[in-house]
Amino acid sequence: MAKAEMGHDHAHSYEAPTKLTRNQSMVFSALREQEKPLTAYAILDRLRGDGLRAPLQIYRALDKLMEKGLVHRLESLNAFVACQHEACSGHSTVAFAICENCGLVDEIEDEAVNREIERVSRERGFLPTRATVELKGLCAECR
Amino acid sequence: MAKAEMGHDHAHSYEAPTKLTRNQSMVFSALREQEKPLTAYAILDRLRGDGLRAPLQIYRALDKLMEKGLVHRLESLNAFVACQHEACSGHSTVAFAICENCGLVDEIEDEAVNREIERVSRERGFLPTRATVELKGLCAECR
DNA sequence: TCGCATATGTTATACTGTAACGCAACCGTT
DNA sequence: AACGGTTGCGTTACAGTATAACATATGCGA
Ligand SMILES: [Zn+2]
Ligand SMILES: [Zn+2]
Ligand SMILES: [Zn+2]
Ligand SMILES: [Zn+2]
Repeated sequence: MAKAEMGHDHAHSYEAPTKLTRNQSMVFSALREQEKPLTAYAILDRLRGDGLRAPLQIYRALDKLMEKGLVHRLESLNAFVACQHEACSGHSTVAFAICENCGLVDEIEDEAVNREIERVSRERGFLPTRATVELKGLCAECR
Repeated sequence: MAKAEMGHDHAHSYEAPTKLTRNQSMVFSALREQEKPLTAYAILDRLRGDGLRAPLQIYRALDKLMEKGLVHRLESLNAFVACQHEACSGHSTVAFAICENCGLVDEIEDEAVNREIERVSRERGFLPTRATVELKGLCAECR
């Protein structure tokens, strides 16, 4: 039962982040119901009952959701999480604190971290387009 | 050949970076001959002529080399690079600036970046054990 | 020497991600 | 309504990354 916005036919105010397609909604819902990250195949397993059968259906939905800033990929886990902000299309960079005990992920946007990354890049003549910052350790609950 | 080095220190001085085994030496050499990162399978291809046949031989060597701080894994590329410092067993955290045009990787140790990562973790009650920081963009040559 | 830990070699398999194809739904134009 | 472009969908097959399990070998210390 995909819960993500069923109806909504009528024209809306702004650039309503373009409605999600059926597959995209299902994948997004699967990720939001879970606070922990899921691999593409884990998502697939949860959605087999809803008609999704092939990995590509998941990966295509994830690609679009990432474009829209609704989902992030955790490179160090080969997994995906729903964005914890409103939707980070804009965000310069976010960091993820990943608990190795309980799997909880905290999405962090921090100005000073981003500033230092910019500075160190500039000092080396490097022109960054995106950054991956992932911290492993113990969350406040588990430490 | 490839006996890796000789030398028996009767007196266990410190933990002299423990000699590399034959496979570890070959994998490490393959990585050092290349300034760009290599995937495990790319390393394997280069070492087939030297008797290595199976992925596991590569992965096992890489695991040990990473333990010793001689090699780093780039999570965002599923690839590996030789450490550009003396050997970062100790390093708190290093960042990698990865050129998307030429593939060059610059290994960066920066005190301020590390300090801000520590701070933001502390502020959230997160106890970090290791960090992955990978920047994608254009190197000084390619920009 | 025995015994243990570590390293190796090999096969098979699991996990992660794409290429390529054809069809369907959508949308703005005519 | 018919056209034509774009995007999404479904499927098969495959490529790329990583590990499990098991057997053998090798080094080193008690
Ligand atoms: Zn976000
Ligand atoms: Zn936790
Ligand atoms: Zn290093
Ligand atoms: Zn470059």
